[in-house]
Amino acid sequence: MITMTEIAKLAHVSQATVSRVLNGNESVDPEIRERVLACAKEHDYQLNALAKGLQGSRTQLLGVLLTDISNSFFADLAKEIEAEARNRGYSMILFNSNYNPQREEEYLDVVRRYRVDGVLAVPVPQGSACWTGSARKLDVPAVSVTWRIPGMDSVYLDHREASRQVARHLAGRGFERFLYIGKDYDEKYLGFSQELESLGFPGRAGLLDEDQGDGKLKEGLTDHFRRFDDRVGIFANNDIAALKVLSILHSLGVPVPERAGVIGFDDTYMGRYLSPSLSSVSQPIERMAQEAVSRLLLRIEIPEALPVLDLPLKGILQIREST
Amino acid sequence: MITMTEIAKLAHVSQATVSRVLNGNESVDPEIRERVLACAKEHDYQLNALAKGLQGSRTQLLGVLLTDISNSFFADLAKEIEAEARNRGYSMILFNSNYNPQREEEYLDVVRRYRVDGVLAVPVPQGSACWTGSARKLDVPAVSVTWRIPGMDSVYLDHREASRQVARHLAGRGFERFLYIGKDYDEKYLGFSQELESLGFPGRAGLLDEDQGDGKLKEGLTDHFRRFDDRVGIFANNDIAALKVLSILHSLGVPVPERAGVIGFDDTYMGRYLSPSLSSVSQPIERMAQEAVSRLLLRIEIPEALPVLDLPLKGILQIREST
DNA sequence: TTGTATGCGTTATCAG
DNA sequence: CTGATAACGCATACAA
Repeated sequence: MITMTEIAKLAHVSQATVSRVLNGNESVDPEIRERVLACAKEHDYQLNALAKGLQGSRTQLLGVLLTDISNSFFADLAKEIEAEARNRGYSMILFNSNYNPQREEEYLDVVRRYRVDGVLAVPVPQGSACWTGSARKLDVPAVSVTWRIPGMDSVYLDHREASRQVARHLAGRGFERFLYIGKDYDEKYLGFSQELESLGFPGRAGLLDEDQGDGKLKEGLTDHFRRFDDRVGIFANNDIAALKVLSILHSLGVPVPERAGVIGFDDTYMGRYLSPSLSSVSQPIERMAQEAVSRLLLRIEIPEALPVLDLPLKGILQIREST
Repeated sequence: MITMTEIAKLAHVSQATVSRVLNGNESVDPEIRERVLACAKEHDYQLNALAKGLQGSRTQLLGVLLTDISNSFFADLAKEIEAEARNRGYSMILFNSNYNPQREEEYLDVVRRYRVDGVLAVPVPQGSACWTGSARKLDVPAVSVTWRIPGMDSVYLDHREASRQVARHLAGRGFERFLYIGKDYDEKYLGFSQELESLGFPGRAGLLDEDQGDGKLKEGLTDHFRRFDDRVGIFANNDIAALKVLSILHSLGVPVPERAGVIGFDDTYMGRYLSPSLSSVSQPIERMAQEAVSRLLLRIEIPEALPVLDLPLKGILQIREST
């Protein structure tokens, strides 16, 4: 690939002048400018971003760490982040931690090796301590997306509040017993069960883990229906889990939403095409991406010590046939 | 971030020695090695990949261009590519062309600016000519994934053959009229209709475009059922389209698979949880990613002129309830 | 307005 | 075994 120095030779000027032309510096003789520009175009000159980055300026690179890009929600998020970054003149190096804290740490090192200007991360839940204030300094600004990390700029969905809404919605639909599909340490479970308490359903929020294999899930649900007769409102951790639940209910012959209501999380595109269509909590993905990128670029451009950003966004209940 | 030169000062050795130690060069006094290593660890030294790349060696960076990362299939592909690249010591800069040929070209420039060692691309169908042999030289090795590009290393699914299988399957299930949901220039449509011809169903393969909005699709299907009484086998371009079709059939009260059979493409995870569960053609995503990355790294490491790789992979029919 | 010289952090070549 | 020294491609301060 051709370099400035080579162009300089071809155009019979100094490399510094080529640099000036290519950077739009006004103070260059128009004739020389033309000559340089023509030569650059002819040889399809492309700036060497490594050299530019090395020399001290920005690399225009953002490190993006995700937990699972094969999850529709994160895929959408990645898409929006990419779009926003591109609009602002940045490219992204993408990493997929696969919920593995060790990899998350590794990637953090890799990202620093490439001297990215900033990091956008979806941290592994209960993962490495590398994000929290006490841990190792990161050298570059970082923003947490999707989850709130105390002491770190965070743009996330207010899971607790959203889950409260879900609880109210289900109660309003006349469900009297409840099931949460997911982890007990999830904010969603907390909000959900707390709100149910205050709605007068103490101890009515059951818990079923999701990632123990589909068999376990089916077992748990079957067991539930053997033991209880009331209409049950099922709140799934995410749409994938909700889909699995729907599938199991179907095979069990449980009518939805008559006997059991199902509501998911993330409002994946498929939800509206299911039968029954799936109620879900939609996250403002685009906004989340934009806010996160904006914040990160602000940190990059203004290295002054800004107060930590804590930006909870509101989820929106999409009510459909399944509840 | 600390540099070799700084470590050198702290350890009272030359920068060259630090480089040797950090690169595992044997010929260094053990005592000095320890001193340097200790210092590096203490200050959490991270190699400056820009400097290393500039200096002439590899950047260990792969440019990955996708058309739509929010599509489950491509998201999975990205995941596998990332995993494979990581195993081989590479990181990836990811770009999402959004099926926009212009962006595709832009990104190609960006990728070159970062001096990536190679490019993995899912080209925009009927997109820019930048990939074909005649067009601009790319400076770096590139391989096409998912689609076959003549004259370029390609690892892809044999869409035509897979679609032939679909045709045979549907015919075998007793469907007598057929519908393809997608574009007429797609290899899938060609294989599908050709095979139907040779199976004795000339002119029985209808065509419905998918991305004209859901309304259009419903209209088309409704129209079909008004005009024909035979059992129809519907082959959708991808699982998303198939899901939409299922949803429409449901709303139309058309029983599946009794009156209409539906088969998708990509075998997305959701297919098995739908009711009825969705038949689909599964692509060997992991293998595709591995083969593509392997080939790319081969080109990178062995710059000799190898013959162009043309590697069609076979799709596997996953038969489920919808057919 | 233009050119020269310097440094960014590495690796690599050459002496010692 | 170790230390200078020269690239790599660019931006920039300084000179002319």
